Amino acid sequence: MTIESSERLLTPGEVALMFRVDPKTVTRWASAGRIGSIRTPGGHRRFRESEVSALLADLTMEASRTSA
Amino acid sequence: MTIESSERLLTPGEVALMFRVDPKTVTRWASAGRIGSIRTPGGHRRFRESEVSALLADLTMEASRTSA
DNA sequence: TCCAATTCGGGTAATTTGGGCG
DNA sequence: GATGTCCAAATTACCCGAATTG
Repeated sequence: MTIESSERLLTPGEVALMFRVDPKTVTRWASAGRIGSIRTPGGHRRFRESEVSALLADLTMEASRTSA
Repeated sequence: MTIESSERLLTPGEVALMFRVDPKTVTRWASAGRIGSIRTPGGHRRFRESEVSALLADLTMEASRTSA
């Protein structure tokens, strides 16, 4: 194997754990276009780790700003 | 020339990394005819890099859905 | 030929999907 | 409008031993 995985992909369950929400909610975010998603040929969603992390960091930043 | 240098072949493990799935799943895609596969004399599957990339690109959309 | 890693096969859990409800 | 939960069906993940790969 000599493939360079330029972008890590996350499963709905993994993203759900990161945000502490139900996987169904992550699915809704994808359907609403709030998060870009890749579908496997079987129809399951995969999310870009960079995009998810950025969004998470964004929300975290807003939270601290609000609470401050 | 008879040998096409663009005829790069990928192993099930490499394709699995690209889609963030189990190599076994890639095998199922091949068996189901979702992806074209080539068999080695020993029975192992190989996938065309161009075909896999195209498939991945097709399923990668919906990242920028803002206007309708 | 030997060896480490991968990929066969099958079989069985776990996850994901989609719709509808509160 | 946004989440979480229930349901059935589909897809995917992990288990094994044996074979292929390089």
